[in-house]
Amino acid sequence: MKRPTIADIARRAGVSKGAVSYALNGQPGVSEATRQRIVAIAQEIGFNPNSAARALSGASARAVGLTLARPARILSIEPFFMGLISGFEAELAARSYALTLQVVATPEQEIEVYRRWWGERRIDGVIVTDLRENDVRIPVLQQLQLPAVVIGGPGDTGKIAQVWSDDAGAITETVRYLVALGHRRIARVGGLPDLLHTQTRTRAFEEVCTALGLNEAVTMPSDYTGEEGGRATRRLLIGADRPTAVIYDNDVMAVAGLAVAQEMGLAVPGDLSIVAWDDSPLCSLVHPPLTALSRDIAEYGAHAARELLAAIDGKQVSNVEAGTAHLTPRGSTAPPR
Amino acid sequence: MKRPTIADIARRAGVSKGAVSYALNGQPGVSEATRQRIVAIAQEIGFNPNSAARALSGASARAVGLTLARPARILSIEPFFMGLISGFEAELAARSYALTLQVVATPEQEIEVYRRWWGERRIDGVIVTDLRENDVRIPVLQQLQLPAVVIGGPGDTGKIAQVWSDDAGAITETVRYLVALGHRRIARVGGLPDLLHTQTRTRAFEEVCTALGLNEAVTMPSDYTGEEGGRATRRLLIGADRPTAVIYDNDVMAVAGLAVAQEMGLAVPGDLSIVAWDDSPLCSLVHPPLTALSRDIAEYGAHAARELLAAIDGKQVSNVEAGTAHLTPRGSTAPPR
DNA sequence: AGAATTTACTGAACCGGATAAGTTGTGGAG
DNA sequence: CTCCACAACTTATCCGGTTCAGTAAATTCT
Repeated sequence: MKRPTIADIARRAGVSKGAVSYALNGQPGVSEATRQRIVAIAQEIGFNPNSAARALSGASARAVGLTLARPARILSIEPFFMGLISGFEAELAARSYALTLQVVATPEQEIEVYRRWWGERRIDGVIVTDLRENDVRIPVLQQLQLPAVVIGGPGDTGKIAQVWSDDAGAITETVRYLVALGHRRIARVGGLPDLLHTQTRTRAFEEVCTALGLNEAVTMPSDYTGEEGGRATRRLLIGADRPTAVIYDNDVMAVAGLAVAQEMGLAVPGDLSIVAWDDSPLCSLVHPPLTALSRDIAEYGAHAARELLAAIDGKQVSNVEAGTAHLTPRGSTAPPR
Repeated sequence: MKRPTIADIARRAGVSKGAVSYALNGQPGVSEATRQRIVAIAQEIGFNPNSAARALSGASARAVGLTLARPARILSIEPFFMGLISGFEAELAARSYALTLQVVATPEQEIEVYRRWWGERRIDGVIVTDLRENDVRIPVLQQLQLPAVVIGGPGDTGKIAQVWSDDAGAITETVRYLVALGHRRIARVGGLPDLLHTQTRTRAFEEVCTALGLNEAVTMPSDYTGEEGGRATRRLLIGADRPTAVIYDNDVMAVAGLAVAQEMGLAVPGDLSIVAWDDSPLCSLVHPPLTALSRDIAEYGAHAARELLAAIDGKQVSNVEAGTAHLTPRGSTAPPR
């Protein structure tokens, strides 16, 4: 099926290509009557501007990129990314930007994808997740002058905009809550240790534990998978001084931890309190429902998308804090026996 | 940063633009020596062909589209789509096709997205999920002559290729297994009732129950969410003749069902056996781990991607059956007390 | 009324590749 | 030694938009 072009519209309206372009883009240079006639014809024949032609003549590609840097087996169950994607979409669709996705295995591969996308002019900007210390992606983005927004900080990203949430505050609130319930031995199962926000959380966890006079602040490193989360939980629970409360860096590990506790005959929350970071429907699904650090991930993503679009428009964007998690108590936390 | 074009390469190599194009695309018309020289220069300056220019001059957009037609709150937790995306990606990336994503609310909106994508020449083909009876999207795809592969059949899609799995066989196997364990009252919590594969499952469920002489084959319609799955379970379990086994159309509802059973003081699998359709890590995470109908969703997605790429290349593709689920028994099924 | 400005257009160049058609230079056949 | 075929290019055109430089007519200004 031949797709209509502005030349077709021009012919039917009896004007030149240029006039059609001005009319459809709301540019001055055509009379209101002509504009309406042209718009009507475009509507009638179902015209959509060829994005390639548009991108080629200097305009933007009207697309942004997102890489997913987790193994497939984690991606499929980790609710975070899908939440993020939903949030992006809401913003992007409203301004008719497309979202281009690519699953990558390593940061190096991710850099290659950025280079290619940018070289191909396929995208106008990218959303970068999982900021690390001395992240290798940052200098590349700066060198390419590729508009970007980084999620997962705060960290050192130079001029590149960031959207981050106050993880330190959230974990402090959580520990205080558990201590108020009477817990003295609180452990944590952390996310990937080289991610910057994991480090932020670990540091804040240690600080608040020290401040409250708890003698230890054990963080078991993990990788966000259920299996690892379960293993870490088992290691924590077989010790002599087993903790009475565990904070998990994501919901998947928390659910796995709950299963391990039940399997070991420990009552939740009687023998063990559990707190999950990131509240997904998963947390309310299990029994008992999990106390969680909720934040609106979709809104977080929408916020990042807005910042990115602003950066693409050349506006100077700054670091913004958005969507800090707050504690949602449910059935998995109680005073220790 | 100025991005290099073939004109830059041509200048440095002392040849014409045309020669560069032939050299980089493996076309005849340049000597092997020149070709290597040109390729080396392209490598050195980090050349990537402008996808817009390429798409504009008749070639394909080298991108395919996927719409996600579920509310954000389901998408975030439903492992199916992410698994599918991972599978697509593996195939698409290998042939350097990009994946463009859009979240939509209704089939009508989905059609609009298809029209726009195709009109804009943004994509070369689409992957269509959630086939319905008399699906309104099919005639539009045919009219647009937009290459497509449909997942979620089998159903009537005319010339459009399909990739489907033998759901009827899987559910038959499951019911036979439960009956062999001694169950006589088996219920099911189904997915969205207007999806074709839900109907296939429902029909097959009824048939096998009749064939095995079970007096009823109750299917509670649901919508794949944990809340609805939990509610449906509760309705099933408060009846006088409550079932001793329940089959769920996805893992999220199965986990919710497990929580409801535990909350009502029923032992799983002692008082109630549970089978989940689609085995995600979620099923192994909970306690007891859920018996599930496993299939390799990523491979299913990869298969669909291969078929779509074949369709885009103009090859005649037929309906293929792929990735039929098989029963993976775990701790949630046992003979009834 | 005539000049200056504005309005409403047209025509053409341009973006960066792909590709058909034309132009050399070389070697082999006759 | 000439003619022809073919390899190895170059040149020019096209894809479908955007945008700039013109241009004729209408309007405003003095």
